Amino acid sequence: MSTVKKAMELLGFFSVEKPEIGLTELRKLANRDKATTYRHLLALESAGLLEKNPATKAYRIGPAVLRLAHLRETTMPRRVSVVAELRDLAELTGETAHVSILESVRLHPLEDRESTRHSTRVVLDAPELPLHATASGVAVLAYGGPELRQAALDSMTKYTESTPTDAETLNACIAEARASGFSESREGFEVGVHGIAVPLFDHAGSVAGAVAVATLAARMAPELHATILGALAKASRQITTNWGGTIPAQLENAWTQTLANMTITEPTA
Amino acid sequence: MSTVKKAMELLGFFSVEKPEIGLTELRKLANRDKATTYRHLLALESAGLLEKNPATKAYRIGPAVLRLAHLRETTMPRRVSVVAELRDLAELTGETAHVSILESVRLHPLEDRESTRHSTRVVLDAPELPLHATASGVAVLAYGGPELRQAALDSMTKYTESTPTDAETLNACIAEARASGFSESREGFEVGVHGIAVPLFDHAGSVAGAVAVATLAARMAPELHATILGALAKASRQITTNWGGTIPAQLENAWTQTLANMTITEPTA
DNA sequence: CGTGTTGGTTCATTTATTGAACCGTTGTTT
DNA sequence: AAACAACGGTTCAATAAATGAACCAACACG
Repeated sequence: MSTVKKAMELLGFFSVEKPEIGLTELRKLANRDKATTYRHLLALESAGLLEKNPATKAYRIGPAVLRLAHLRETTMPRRVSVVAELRDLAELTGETAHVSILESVRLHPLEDRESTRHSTRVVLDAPELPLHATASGVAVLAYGGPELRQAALDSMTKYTESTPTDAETLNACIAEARASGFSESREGFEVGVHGIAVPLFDHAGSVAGAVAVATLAARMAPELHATILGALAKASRQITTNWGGTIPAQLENAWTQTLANMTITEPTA
Repeated sequence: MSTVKKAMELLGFFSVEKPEIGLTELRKLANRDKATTYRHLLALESAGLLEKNPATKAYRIGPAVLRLAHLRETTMPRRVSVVAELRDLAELTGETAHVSILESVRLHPLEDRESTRHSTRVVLDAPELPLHATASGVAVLAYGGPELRQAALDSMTKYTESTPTDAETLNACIAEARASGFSESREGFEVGVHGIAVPLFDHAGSVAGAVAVATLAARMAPELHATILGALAKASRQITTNWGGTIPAQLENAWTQTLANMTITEPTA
């Protein structure tokens, strides 16, 4: 492995829980020689990526990252860092894919991509996605705070016969989304449209939006369903890292479980 | 120079004006071999500090910096990244030093440090620093936008006999601050208090506040004045980098000029 | 006052880095 | 369409830089 890579691996050991790390501890974490680690630290410090707390002699993230992050934000806003993944998603599934973004307690469409594979496909035009009635909404509810859930309960418009309109059914949807890692809206927002969604996370570790695939309910079959789930998990991982976030371990586990179950039960079914 | 340093120097070439740089251009900028540069880029990319635009094959700042910046922000808020410099400043000058922070068009005290050298010293207790009447205020005005200047003009309370209360005198103060790099308030806010200030900048390159030294007007002498100016420039550089910003070249030039003039004229005076 | 732990340093050995020359692709010129 | 230039990327022998065992100094604790 290149020296540079080794040095930069050190950055990965810093976290909110462990914002300051001393030489010896870092050396152990990285499983490297002390002198080596020390020189890497000096290099990182000289670049401003790390800085040394003069009091404790421990190292912490340096000021240079603020400049770089600002640069990234102004140069690569969320919208543009999503189009490539959305294209792949639409390609892979052959259906309409879209990303929505959470602003306080409202979920707004950010970008979408209609697949060209079918002549009849879902077209999106809502300026806001209701939290209780859409797959994307339930996805963010499953990983959002109580204020989000309250907001959902406060405006449970009945769009179709299948829209959840009481707290109980909504909670069941959320629970299912938590357990499986995927949320589904079976014609809950628009008749004939079946949506599947997964949440997205930002650098602060909180839900920042959702990525979803919308298909015609009539077209939904086990095989397509499986394809979509796999592609969604992949897209969410990608977009989340683009946004500087990480997928919670719990969600990652849920995904691998449901995906594993599927590949087993499907052929026999 | 260590390989790691060389690799991380590459990050410095990215800016808002040049957010994407190709291999050949970067190689020229860094004045290094192409293969070397390429390997460094691969390493940086693998760490997520850079990413490659698949379309143009050029490199840009990667998503990893978002996580690191978030970590830095939550772990090292502005207030704590200022106390060490403030201590040095108070020590060096023997006077009261303070940092104020600009929030939209209001300047609020962030942290201060009273030197213990004198029994009589300036004590700060204002919840807000008027832009037109304080050295810190003029410092941010000199480098802020027009909306800041408008806000200053809108509330020109007369605190003392020396408070600038018309646009003309205020503009003269601002012009002088721009020219010299330092702003001074000779008893403009409180009688008997002489303040000297310099601006601070954030990661976005805009004025984020000011650092100032307040002394008793009676105590101000050429020698103390010189000490303060030198110490202030140093403190501003330090705090600004702590905040992920950089001192504008124009200001840096103004500083070196006034400081040079001083050391020449002073002994003869 | 010894003992353990920390950050930091040294220097012979080893190993990764380097760069001139190379390849393949793309887009432009004639 | 042939020739050309500019680009990203790759190779490999020569070399310069990374490595790590052992070391030092400072601090903390009983």
